[in-house]
Amino acid sequence: MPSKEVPEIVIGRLPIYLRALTYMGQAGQRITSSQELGETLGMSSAQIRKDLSHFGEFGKQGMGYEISYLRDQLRRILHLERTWPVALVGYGDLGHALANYNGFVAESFEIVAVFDNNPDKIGQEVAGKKVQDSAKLSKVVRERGIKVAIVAVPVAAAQKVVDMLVEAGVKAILNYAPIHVSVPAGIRIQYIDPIAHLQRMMFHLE
Amino acid sequence: MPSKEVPEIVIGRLPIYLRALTYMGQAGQRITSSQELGETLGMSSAQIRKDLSHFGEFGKQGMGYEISYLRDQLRRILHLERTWPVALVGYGDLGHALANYNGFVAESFEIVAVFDNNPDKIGQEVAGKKVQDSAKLSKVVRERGIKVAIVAVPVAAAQKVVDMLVEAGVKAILNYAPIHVSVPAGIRIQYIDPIAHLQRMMFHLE
DNA sequence: TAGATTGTTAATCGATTAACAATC
DNA sequence: TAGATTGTTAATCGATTAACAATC
Repeated sequence: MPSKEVPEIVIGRLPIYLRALTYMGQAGQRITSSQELGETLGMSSAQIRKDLSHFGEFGKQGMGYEISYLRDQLRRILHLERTWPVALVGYGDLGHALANYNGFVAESFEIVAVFDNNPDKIGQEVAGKKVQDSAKLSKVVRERGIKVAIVAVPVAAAQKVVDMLVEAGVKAILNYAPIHVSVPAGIRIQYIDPIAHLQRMMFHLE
Repeated sequence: MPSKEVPEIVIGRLPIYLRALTYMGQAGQRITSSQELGETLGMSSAQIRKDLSHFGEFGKQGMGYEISYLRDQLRRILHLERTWPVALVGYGDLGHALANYNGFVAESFEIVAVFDNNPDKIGQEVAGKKVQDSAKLSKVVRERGIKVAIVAVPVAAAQKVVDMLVEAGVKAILNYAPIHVSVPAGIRIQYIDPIAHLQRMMFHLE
């Protein structure tokens, strides 16, 4: 039965389950089980059943889960039945790669605005969008009601950009700048930190 | 005092501490405390002291930590006193951005070889390196003794590429392909999954 | 029905926090 | 010395796992 307080760590695994179900569905499969999902994802079946139990009962004893149904439910739970417009701030190499990435839409996101403060970059076109002056960030984000942003600016600019985004109404930020930024309560932030991932693995190497 | 079994979650935080110390040092600061570090990083001072205590005693009561000393110790613990040569597999937009990123060296990594299987890309030059045919991956990785790799290929190719890398002697893999790949015991793998990070935040949005 | 797998409970395991003696 | 902060212990908190009754 659904409970009030779902642990963040559980919510963080739902997109992983969703993706595995999508792949299975694309392969023409109709039914799966917690055991099969666990093997596919390298985790225990008990954990998958426990995680799902926070949100409802989606399977049938003896049968497992209907893939399309469970997938629909996870998309509903995660609010992925709509497409979220996203602002991208920072048009360096990384920003360029993100702006060109055409896999966002299938995952419920679409970069609708790109910002940079470098005059050489402002006005450049990427994937049908013109890079805009960061000075217009607040106005554009507010007018379009954008709630989600990706930050791909240098460390020195990250906190200021995040402050501007929050001020303009953004509620969820994906931050690629390798620094901790402060956000008010109620604003979500996630970090992408490949260097930290590489470095932690070196602990185990000679 | 150092213990034998350091939790993975603790090891994962060391690069975060290291980076904060680097920034403090660059700003000319000489001493810090667990409290200041905690405020900088949005975590408790107790956790920082507890984490560090797995590896030794690095501070002085009443004084705190000497930044350059603690930084050196963390670099030693994480095996970051050397530069690790890295193989990059996949030269799409993301691979291009990674190959051009010039921040790796300061963090103890250097991309020394880039691979792709697309004839149009093979031979292109990037940051002083030629993109090589993936068919040469095993040979090059083995000959150069490369132990670290970054995988930025499509989902359909990821498991095969990882298998090749492991076979060629790679021990640590940073995987950008949005799929779980299996590796033998003793091989480290970390995932970079921006979509999953975005999606999990949408749970909290309307 | 017989077999299989869920949803859930209770036990186990592990991580974080609070508190403080030690000590610089 | 007096004040400050570490390193560590014990308590608390939270997550994972194992087991199984329920049931498709």
